[in-house]
Amino acid sequence: MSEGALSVLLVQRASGDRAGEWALPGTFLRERELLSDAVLRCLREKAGITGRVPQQLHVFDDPDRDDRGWVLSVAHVDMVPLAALESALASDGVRLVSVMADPEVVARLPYGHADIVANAVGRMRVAYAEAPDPGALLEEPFTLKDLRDLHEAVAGETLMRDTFRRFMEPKLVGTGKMSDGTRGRPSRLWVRMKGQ
Amino acid sequence: MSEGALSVLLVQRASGDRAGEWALPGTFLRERELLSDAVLRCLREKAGITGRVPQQLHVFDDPDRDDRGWVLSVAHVDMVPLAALESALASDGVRLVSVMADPEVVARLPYGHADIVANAVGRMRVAYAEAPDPGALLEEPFTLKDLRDLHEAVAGETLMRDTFRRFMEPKLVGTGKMSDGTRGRPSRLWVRMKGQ
DNA sequence: GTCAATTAGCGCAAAAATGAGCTAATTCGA
DNA sequence: TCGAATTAGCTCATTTTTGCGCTAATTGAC
Repeated sequence: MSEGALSVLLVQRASGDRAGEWALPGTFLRERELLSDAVLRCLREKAGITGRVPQQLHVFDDPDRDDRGWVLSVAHVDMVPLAALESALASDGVRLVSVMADPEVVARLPYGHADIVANAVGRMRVAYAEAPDPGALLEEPFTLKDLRDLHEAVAGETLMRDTFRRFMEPKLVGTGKMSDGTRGRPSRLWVRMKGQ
Repeated sequence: MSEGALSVLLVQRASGDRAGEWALPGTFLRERELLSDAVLRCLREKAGITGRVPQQLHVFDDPDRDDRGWVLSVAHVDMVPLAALESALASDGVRLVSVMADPEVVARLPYGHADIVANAVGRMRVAYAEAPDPGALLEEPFTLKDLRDLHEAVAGETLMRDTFRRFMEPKLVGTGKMSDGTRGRPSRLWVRMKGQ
C-alpha cells in the first residue's frame, strides 16, 4: 500500500540475463532449504525486508518462461507495511508499482510475472474480504475508518460504511479508547484478535 | 465419491522404499515437463485414469518427509467420478479410502500425505460451496436432489433443501424435462452451464 | 386400488442484512 | 467564536435470505 494504492515491489536485475529490467524478487532454492526460508532470504537480500510470513501462492512451470533454462517458480505473496520498506526503497534498485494505476508496467514484467501478480492480487482480495487486515499492515490501535480505507484500497472499490463496520466489529477487539486529534467525530480504537 | 462418501484414491507402492505401503500416487517430474502433464501421466500409469484436469494445490517441502532424499511435492487435486475408476479399482494396488469414515487410515499415510489430503478436502469443500458440482461428477442431466446429495457428501453436513435450491438454480441450465421412474414427486432435470 | 413413503414446488412468516438519513462530536479555517 | 467539513453511531425502513409447513406428484408395498 503506497499512497493509498495496492502496489507490488519490484527489483532491478543487477547482472546477467535481462540486466537492468524490473521484475519480482526471486532466488534459486538451495538444497534442503524450506521454500519459506528461501523467500525470507530473498526478501532480506534483495529488498532488505525481514520478519514477514509470506504465503505460498502457485507454482509457475512454463518451461519457456525463463531464458536461462528450465525453472519452476513457487510464487509467494505477502502484504508488507510501507514503513518496513523504507530502507529498501532508498535503493535505486527497488521500487513500488501501483497495481491499479500502472497496470501497463505490471503487464510488461518478464518471466510471466504479470500472471503471478494477478494471482497474488486476487488472493489478497479474497483474504481481505474475509478478515480485518489479515496482512497486519495497520499499526495498532486503528479506527474503523483506517481499516476501511485499507480494505477499499485492496478491494479497489468503495465499501458501504455500516455494512463494513457490522462485518468487521465482531472480528476485532475494542480497546475501550477513542481516537483523538483526528478530523471528525472521534472513533473507537481497535486491535486485531490475537492468534490469527 | 464412493458409497456416498468423499474418498481419496491410494496406490500401493510396488517396489523400492516402503514397498507395500499405501500412499497418494506420485511421480518425479521429467525435465521441461509441465506439472499438469506429469500429474496426468502419473494418474494414467498408476491408476489408469485419463481425461482429467487436476488443479494445483500446494507445494510440500519438508526436507525430511521422504526417506529417499530431498524432494518437493507439488500436490494436485481432482474430483473423479467413480465410474472412471472402474478399471483402476480392479487392480489390487489401487483403493479408495473414505475421508470421513476412515480418518485413521488417512492419518497414517506416509510422506506427509495426510496434510495433503486435508488441504485437498478443504479446497474441494470451498469449490463445492461456490458452484454446482465443479468437479463434474454427476452424469447429466441430474436432479437437484442428486446435486444436493453430492454436495452434502463433499461438505460432510446436511444442507437446507430450499436454501440450496435457490443458490444453485441460477447457476444451472434447465432441460425442460422432468425426472421419471424415480421415487417421489418428479423433479426438474438440469445440466451444468458450459464454459465453466 | 390404497396408502405409506419419498421427493418437489412454493408461499409465507421470521430473521437477517443493507443502505441511508439523522444526530452527534470533533477539527480546522476564516 | 463560528460555521463548514469530516467522521461516527445508531435507528429504521427496506430488501434479502432463510426455514418450514403445506400441498402436490409420484413409486412401491401390500
